[in-house]
Amino acid sequence: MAWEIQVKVNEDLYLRNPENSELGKNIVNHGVQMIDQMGLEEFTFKKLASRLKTNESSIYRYFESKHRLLLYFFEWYWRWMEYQLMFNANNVSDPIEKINIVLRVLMLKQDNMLVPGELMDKEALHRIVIKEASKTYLTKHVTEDNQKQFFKPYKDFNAKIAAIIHEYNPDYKYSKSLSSTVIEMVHYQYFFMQNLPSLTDFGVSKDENEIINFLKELILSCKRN
Amino acid sequence: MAWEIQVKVNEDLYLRNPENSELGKNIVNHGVQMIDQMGLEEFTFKKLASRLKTNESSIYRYFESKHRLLLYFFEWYWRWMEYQLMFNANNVSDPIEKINIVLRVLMLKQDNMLVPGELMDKEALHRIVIKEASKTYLTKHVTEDNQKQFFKPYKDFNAKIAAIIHEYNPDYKYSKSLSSTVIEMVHYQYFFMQNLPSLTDFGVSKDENEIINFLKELILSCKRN
DNA sequence: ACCAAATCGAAAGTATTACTACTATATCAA
DNA sequence: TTGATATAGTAGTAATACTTTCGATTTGGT
Repeated sequence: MAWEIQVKVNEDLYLRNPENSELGKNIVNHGVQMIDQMGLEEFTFKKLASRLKTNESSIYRYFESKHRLLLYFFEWYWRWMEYQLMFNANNVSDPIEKINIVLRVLMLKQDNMLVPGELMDKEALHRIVIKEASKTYLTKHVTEDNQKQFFKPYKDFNAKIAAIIHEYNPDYKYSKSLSSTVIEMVHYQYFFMQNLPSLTDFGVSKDENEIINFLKELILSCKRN
Repeated sequence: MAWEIQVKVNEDLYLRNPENSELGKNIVNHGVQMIDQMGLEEFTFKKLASRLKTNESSIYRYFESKHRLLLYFFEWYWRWMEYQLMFNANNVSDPIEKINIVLRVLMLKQDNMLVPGELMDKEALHRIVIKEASKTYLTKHVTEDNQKQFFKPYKDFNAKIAAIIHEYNPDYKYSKSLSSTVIEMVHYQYFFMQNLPSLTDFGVSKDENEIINFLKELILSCKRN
């Protein structure tokens, strides 16, 4: 490829930019894989270091804490989502069609999403966001992290969806809340489907696209009720 | 009072029933207060012990881990919620009125909710559930905990709401998913409102009842769209 | 009133986590 | 050759999440 998408992440999240060195790239790559495989609580820098055949302290030179590494992934994910949305919704003017695109993007159902040989494993990242993302903000120090703008990509993406909802129905009063509801529910319904199935109407064997339909109806019905 | 509501919690959650002793009651009481004040991650059995002027090991005789204590609160909360719903919806037959009641109960807006002198501080518990509940199931061992029935009260409550939605519109295909969406969103919108306000249409100063209205519309609009 | 069992408190110990600090080496470009 | 940058290694700290042991006290039944 002659071009590449560069996802820009808040510089305050890292001590040294992981994009600029082999070790850094490995930390990010294998970090995603390991958190996906073993879950956030089991994952430690020590284990990551031993997998990379290096030392704990080397990793701390890139990220000052596990939490910051998670925030890095979280930022990266939403910036990348924003790009996907922008790219796929380009030249589309019909709000309903835009809503379709939003949902497909959120469910990782876009064709061009998996570029072979690319740095970040998007499917693993998606699973991490589903399972671990809320832990980035359900903390004592949300306000602090928010002031440092760590949630900006997430909020920006939210604002984009809210704008599309507003476009679809300018009279609707709760476009921001509906937007955050839909975004969170893409993840929650997916998680419930796999782990607490009695909380959903979707089965793993059934088509996941049913989730899209459920959420689509939720959005579309904000008009005339 | 000549009567009292007894909330029954899964016996596998504790080693010794905390209801049966002073120390046990104190663990539960002060546990709620402390988690509410300092957040789950800061909270430790050591700190709780020192507050109760006792020893860490004494607490471990009641709950084998912090996680189990959290699950205890979580179970207790949803069993109590179920009771509140049953009590308040008694003799009500109109599904729309039932939906109103569900939302008021979920938002802790029932009059009879705060009984002075009662063991459990419901407002603190409510805040804990908003902020920490998802941590009970967003773990490596969800499946295991689920098999041990630790999420049963939560799932039962969900099923009740789903049944009411079904009653309101028997043709709707996603009553379970809509139910879990609404329950989670009561908490999320509340949390966002207080901590990441750009993700909602509600301000702290404004009436929280707007959340009820948003969710009510969400449910009611599942008919005819 | 007495004995056994239940309960509690205190102390100490373990493995692991989430770091920090300090030092040493390898690479490469001016 | 110098020096900046990247990486590596060792050691150490404070705290967490427990477990174990042991002795003292309380309690409940006969």
